[in-house]
Amino acid sequence: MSTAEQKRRKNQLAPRREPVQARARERARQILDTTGRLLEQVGLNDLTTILIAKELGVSVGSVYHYFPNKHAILYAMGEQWLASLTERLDELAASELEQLSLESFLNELLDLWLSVYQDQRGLLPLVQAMWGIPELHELDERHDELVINHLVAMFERLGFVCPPNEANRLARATLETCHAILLVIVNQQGVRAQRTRSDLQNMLMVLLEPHRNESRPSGLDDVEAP
Amino acid sequence: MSTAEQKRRKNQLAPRREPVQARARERARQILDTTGRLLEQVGLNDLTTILIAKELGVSVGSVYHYFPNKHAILYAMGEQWLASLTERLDELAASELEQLSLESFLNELLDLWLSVYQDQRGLLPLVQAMWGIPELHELDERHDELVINHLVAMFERLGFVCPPNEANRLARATLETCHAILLVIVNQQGVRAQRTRSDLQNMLMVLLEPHRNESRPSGLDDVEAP
DNA sequence: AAAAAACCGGCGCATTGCGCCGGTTTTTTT
DNA sequence: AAAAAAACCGGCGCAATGCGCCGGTTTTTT
Repeated sequence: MSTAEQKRRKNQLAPRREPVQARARERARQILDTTGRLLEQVGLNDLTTILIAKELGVSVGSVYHYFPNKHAILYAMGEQWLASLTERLDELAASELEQLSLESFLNELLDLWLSVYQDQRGLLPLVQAMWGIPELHELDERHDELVINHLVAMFERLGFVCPPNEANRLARATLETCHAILLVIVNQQGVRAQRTRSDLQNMLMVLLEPHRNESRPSGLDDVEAP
Repeated sequence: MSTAEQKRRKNQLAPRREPVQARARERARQILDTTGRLLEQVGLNDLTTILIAKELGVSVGSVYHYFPNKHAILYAMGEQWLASLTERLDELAASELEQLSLESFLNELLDLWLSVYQDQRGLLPLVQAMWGIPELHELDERHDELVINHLVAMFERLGFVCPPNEANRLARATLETCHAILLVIVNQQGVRAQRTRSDLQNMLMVLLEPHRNESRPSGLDDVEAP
């Protein structure tokens, strides 16, 4: 039966084949580039494989050589974005966090985070895709988990005194706040952007400060599991 | 030509006809109720008109008596949600804000805001729809504008000293932070939810406090238009 | 030069839920 | 109570739509 086979193909997200030649590797990269550009221009809804091929100046067939379907392209974009975020977070984790004040830690964190948001073309539609397309949900969850785990680990190294679930809660709040406000900043310019960035940093200070070292927060108890 | 006619129908968002009989008005309400419930259960992607009809125990035809298409149903839901938010904000605006401390103002604001978020079934998929479905974008924009205008007006009455564009920037930051964190809170329970709510309030305090009365913020100048 | 990889683009086709329609039942009107 | 208006019913036609396969050609590698 062809139907089952098609379903399998459709739900397949892994690249069709690993490109071995240099030109091919380049093509795969170009496809992602073009997709990013198009996402910015036309948005998620009007993005089609034909459009990608036309824009890149190759045939549809070529595109399908590398990706089994459209979602796989978006998935790859998402993974790339996750990878760059991981890389930057690891960089930060490699530095001597223990020496840092909370303020300068947040400064570094926001710098790297913002740069990842700014460098990613078509970020907004991509986020939208990770929300809206079932096949990509997993990416969204991995993203959250990734960030939260990194944050929790860093919190500890910064001398936070709080039980695991509470740290987790803080990390989630940090994540969501940053995510929302960074998306705002990316669409602002000049002074406006700078002030919002500074506001974000202040808000995070207030969120996290009470959990550092001696200054005990009102409640010591841990919180329920998520 | 039937195609053009169909296109027209498809882009039509207004209810097909205003229900006059009591039973009919009830049906329209039921359809929205059911849609909300289904949004919660199956999400946006698997929501179909057939499913709505089946769940409600009426025929598809009946559904189409009231709404020209599926988007119109979601649009109506969105409007309902906007209406309840407007109502609550107007209530708050009717009270004597000038007397309130920033802290108690934020308390009231968050209370009402949270309750609107909690009462709306299937809020998350609805938000997703307002992002993802072009026909509903307008709703999203109206929502943002509505909240921002209310906030700016309230900021002024609370004695904020800042130029209009700056107030607008603050309102946007407030909106996005609340939106993100309220969505988190709605999915939390017990202590966890309470603490996050309190964190949100603290963050907003820090965001807004510097702009009140004498305590002048670092920069007085207005910021660029949005 | 032969083999392997990459490229090409037309087009068949499955899918899918939309929403129209003709007829029936219920409610309102007179 | 009868006629008119409104609401309800559910089968099914169908249009749109973009996916992605295929057979053959060109380029790169060995």
